Amino acid sequence: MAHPKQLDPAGIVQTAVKLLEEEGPEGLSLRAVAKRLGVKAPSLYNYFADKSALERAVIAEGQRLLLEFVRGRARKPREPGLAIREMASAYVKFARLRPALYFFVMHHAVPDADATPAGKELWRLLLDRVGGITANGDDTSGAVAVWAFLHGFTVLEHSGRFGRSGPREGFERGLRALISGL
Amino acid sequence: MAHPKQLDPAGIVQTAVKLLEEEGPEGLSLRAVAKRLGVKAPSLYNYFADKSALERAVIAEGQRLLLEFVRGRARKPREPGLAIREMASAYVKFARLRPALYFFVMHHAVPDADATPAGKELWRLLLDRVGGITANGDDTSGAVAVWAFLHGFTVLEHSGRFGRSGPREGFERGLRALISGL
DNA sequence: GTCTATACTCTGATAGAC
DNA sequence: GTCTATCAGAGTATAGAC
Repeated sequence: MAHPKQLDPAGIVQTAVKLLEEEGPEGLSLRAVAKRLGVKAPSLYNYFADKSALERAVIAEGQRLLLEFVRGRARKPREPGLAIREMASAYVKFARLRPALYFFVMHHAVPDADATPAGKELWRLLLDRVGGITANGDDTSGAVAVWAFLHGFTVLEHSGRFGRSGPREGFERGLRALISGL
Repeated sequence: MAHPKQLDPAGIVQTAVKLLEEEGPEGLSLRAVAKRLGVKAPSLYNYFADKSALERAVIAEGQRLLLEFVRGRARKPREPGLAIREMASAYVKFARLRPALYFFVMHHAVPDADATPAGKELWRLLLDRVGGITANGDDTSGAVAVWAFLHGFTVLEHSGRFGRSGPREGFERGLRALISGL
């Protein structure tokens, strides 16, 4: 056989994610992805219409992994304050473990970005945990406030603007304030 | 005279900022900046060692403009809750008016990014407003919490993830919770 | 379905004439 | 101090052979 290499969309996405995390968003080129797969760049066009299609798939995969991670760590205890705390901790922890992937997801978010199943589920999970403390099962504005804080904290922490203890203490205080004040 | 065009660093930075805001961060190339100035790209190397030097200057200018804007809008009323509200409103308003510049500043932040005079002043202003409500003049963690919320909200709002009223209401609720809970 | 080959455009950066 | 000319490389994407 002439060209025994067999590709598939899932494998390409997985390779793209790995490349993204090792080389950063600038390093995510079709040439580089193809090279890792032992293939030439044009071959990828058999599976993705263009680069942005591959990027969208990477974003969807990132959301899926984030959801999986948060779900696995944030069981739902009886105490609502504890439940939202666990969710929040899991969220920022994922961003600490896989910053490149996390920021790729958040930066490339387009209007439909959360229309993926994982994106919707994440939002549902957030609404549930916020609802636990505000007794409102569909508390959009409360969820926005908490999500804003979690993402903003993640950005500041990742920017290296502070020493070690600075930002983490801010996390505790901000989260406590939101829980008691919402 | 052969080449009467006279450049200067400040004018180059100003042109770079304008280009950034009109074409986005991808459009910020040395060639494009030079073209707007009616000059060829190599000439810029007489004023900036390389592209990243120009980028740093753009970031510093962005911080300066942000500080100027926030200072102009956030006088310091007697009531501490009002004072921090005005600061917060001015912050997110700037990001709404000049999103490309704001995000360029925040995304390219490196450890020394806030070592510019404007960056330090912004931090001082934030500490002051937070100190007004927590009676702690050097409340680092409180300032981190508020900044995280403001930036995170800005990102979510700019991402277009929500309808019109959704995120703004979240701003009110989150800010109120932080003010009362910190 | 993968390949080679190529077209095209863009980038940052440098050398040397004027 | 600005220019022309050029380098060396990146990128996405397409055509057509096998």
